[in-house]
Amino acid sequence: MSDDAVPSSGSTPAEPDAEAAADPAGAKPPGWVLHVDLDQFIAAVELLRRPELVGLPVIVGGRGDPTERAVVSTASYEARAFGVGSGMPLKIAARKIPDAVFLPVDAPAYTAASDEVMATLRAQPGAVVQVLGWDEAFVGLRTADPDAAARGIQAAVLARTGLHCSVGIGDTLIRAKNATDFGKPQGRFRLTADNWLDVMGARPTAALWGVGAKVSKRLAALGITTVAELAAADTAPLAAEFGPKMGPWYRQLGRGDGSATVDDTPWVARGHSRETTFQTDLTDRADIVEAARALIGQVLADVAAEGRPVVGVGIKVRYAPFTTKNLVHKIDETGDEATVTAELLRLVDKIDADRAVRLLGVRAEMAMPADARDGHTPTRGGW
DNA sequence: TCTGGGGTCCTAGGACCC
DNA sequence: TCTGGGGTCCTAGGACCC
Repeated sequence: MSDDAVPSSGSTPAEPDAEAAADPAGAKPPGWVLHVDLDQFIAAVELLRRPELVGLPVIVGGRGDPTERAVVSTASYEARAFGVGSGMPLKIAARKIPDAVFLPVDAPAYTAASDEVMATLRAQPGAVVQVLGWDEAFVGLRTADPDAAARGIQAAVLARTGLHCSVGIGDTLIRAKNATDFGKPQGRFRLTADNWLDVMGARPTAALWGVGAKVSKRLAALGITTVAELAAADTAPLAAEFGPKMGPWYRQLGRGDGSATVDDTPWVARGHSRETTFQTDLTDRADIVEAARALIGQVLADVAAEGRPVVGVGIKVRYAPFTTKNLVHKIDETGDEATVTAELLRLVDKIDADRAVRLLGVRAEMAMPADARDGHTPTRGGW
């Protein structure tokens, strides 16, 4: 495998910037990747419609009740100053800031705000936009002055939506993504091959997008603790530890190398799922079956809206206190609600009868459209 | 101290086929 | 009686992201 290979799942847009490579130097402005990331997005949307809360510690999560089992979606900067952040249980957040303002998650409001932001980005001249989530996107541009382009984007987003964003500028997708953190809030930062190791080299591997606690620990066992060490590592031991794709991919992450092509192919969901955490753990079989039936009903409604057949069903169960299992299986005769439900109930039968269930998730996988199957569907790891 | 909900992708290992 | 390689498909589980 070559040095700049990336995981290629068949749908991975991993091409280098071939157009730029073929272009004689100076004939066109160089291509840049901008990573646009909204600042405290969910909290910011809430503050726009509740200006009286500006300046207060605001915590959005769950149903807004800090006595329930739920976690923080986003905390305002005032709340972050007290050590409250995304993923923290609301109960812990309430202990840290007893008089914080707790608000429920309002997904439709964030989707509407996000749509406005993405429309603003697409309206930028020459911009190719790849949406990564509610609050972030890559923007591909050809320009001699990427910083000016980034300022223009920040001003346009603020003018149209009232929301502030930070922009990472890079010569690859990976470098642009990593640059954003250094620009927060409301700023810009540029990472290229020239300054990548100066800026990132001494940081821990977990600072990289795609390297979490587990992988960074396994890397440390190989003697690799910093980004610079990962960039200089041999691929053989990495492949032996993480497999033929992920091993070399981690080294490439350490180098910041890879694709510079922003891909605006529309997103095609692989499936839909619903899950629920029970406020009180479930032990009764009938309760579990009933919960599964309710969840699959919601999932099938989501799937029906897309008009694509179900080709797989899955179930996720979290036992108290905290072990999670995933069960999946394929469905041959793609089909009706009765078939899917019957297959689901077969999986429910595999749930341990003698363990309390804290979370139940149900998933339906959908057939991919022919034009997205082997070709060009953006993937999360596609860079 | 208590751990959401919605996603994607990768790997290992077994079953099965030629 | 012992057991090749190559391949695909499926399940179970792990890891990570926003």
